[in-house]
Amino acid sequence: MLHTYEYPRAALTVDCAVFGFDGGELQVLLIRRGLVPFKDKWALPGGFVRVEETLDDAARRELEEETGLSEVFLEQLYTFGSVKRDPRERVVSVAYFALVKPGAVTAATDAAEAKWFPVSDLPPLAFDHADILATALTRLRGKLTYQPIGFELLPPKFTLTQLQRLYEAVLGEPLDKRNFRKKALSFDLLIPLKETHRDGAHRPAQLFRFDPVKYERLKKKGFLFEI
Amino acid sequence: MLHTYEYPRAALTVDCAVFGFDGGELQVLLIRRGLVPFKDKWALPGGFVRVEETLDDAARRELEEETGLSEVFLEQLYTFGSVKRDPRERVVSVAYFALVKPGAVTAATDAAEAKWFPVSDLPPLAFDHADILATALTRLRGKLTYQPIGFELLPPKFTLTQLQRLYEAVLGEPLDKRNFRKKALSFDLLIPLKETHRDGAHRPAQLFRFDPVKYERLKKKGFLFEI
DNA sequence: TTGACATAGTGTTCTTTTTACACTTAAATA
DNA sequence: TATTTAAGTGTAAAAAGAACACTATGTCAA
Repeated sequence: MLHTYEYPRAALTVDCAVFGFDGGELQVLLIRRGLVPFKDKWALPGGFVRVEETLDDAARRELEEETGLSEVFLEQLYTFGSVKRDPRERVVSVAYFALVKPGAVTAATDAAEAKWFPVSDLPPLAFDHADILATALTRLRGKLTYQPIGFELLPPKFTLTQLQRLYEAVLGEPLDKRNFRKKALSFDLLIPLKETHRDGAHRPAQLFRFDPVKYERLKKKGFLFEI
Repeated sequence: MLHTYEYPRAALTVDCAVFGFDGGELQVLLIRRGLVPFKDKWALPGGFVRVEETLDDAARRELEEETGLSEVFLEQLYTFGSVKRDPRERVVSVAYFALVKPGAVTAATDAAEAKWFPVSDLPPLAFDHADILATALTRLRGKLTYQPIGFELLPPKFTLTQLQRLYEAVLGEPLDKRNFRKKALSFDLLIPLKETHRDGAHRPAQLFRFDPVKYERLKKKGFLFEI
């Protein structure tokens, strides 16, 4: 069935910059395109917005269809509307940025043509997806210092060292251990568990989870994590 | 001429939340709609994105067409994509937020059906424009504390008291005069002029302009104006 | 001309936050 | 049981932020 309008219309898509953390480096989830244009090139997961779904719904749907991911932290990033960003026709893309926990990482990697890449070693990307990714990275770095979203990238139970490694990976600079721990605990957001994390020939680390109630409160009102 | 597509497409619009400052309260520029739906209701200036123009271009064009404003600070805000936000059909709107200097304010008010309203006393708005405006206000408050965009709302020459009034109006709280001035000057961004501003039966105030070079540098790297 | 008025302009002290920095603890393993 | 490795902990100095009150300089009216 065809659809007709008085004026030409842009096609509308969503694209998701999906970040994960493997304990060492920050990773981005890409899919290999099966169709032209940019066939066999790597791209951000995404696709066309249906006329009866919201933008957020479209982003979640495409993410699930293409990578198997669901229940992720998802937030609108920016809308990209250069006239020639798609060689076929005018396509405006609403970009999202997503954070996923390590559990989801391996599950998603099983999906057909989805693969994690470290942010420091990305392949050439289709369309203007390199721009989108750069915007997403900047946003992630900014957000990390004023909202406690870091936990979205960690497993439910984590050690302070893991949290610190994450901050170091995202911000790209080493942080002082004592100052980091002092600050992280000062938000009264981390609940120590009765468990420890054994990992190698050394003293085991205290495990923490974060307090979801205070987390929601802080996420709204903002905080300042500057170290 | 008609345009036909295989799948139904949303219409794409831009809407601009335009802020101004009259020395007292923060103002928003609205236009009265001449057409259904929401005929005679107040709305944000905006309109359809043409298929051969970027989103930024569309926002600037609509702003000029509907309010006479040009050369304003304009930045993409958020894209609103609820399915029923327009009663006629699916319309996705890329919202912008704009800051205009007082000079432009009076000029624009002359335009047919555009009018400034104080943010504390807004009329009912068409579509989801109240949501858009709320988002824009939150963004403006946030941005003001980490980017020196306040100057976009002031005339080229201004006094420190005017700057302080602006911050107080946007942030909604009184600020300490001495601390404010200390901080404002500490960024090394304000250049004192050889002129003063005479205004009533009291000591005239030193006029400043801001240093556009340092301004650009700070705008990119961010600063922290917390008082 | 002079005194009253109104806003401009200015410094210091105290408190809080941030930074820099090194040793002890606890488990694993050889 | 000695060695290895990362976990965990406190303090002092520096910087930033917050609180606070008086003097300066113009206008205007008596």
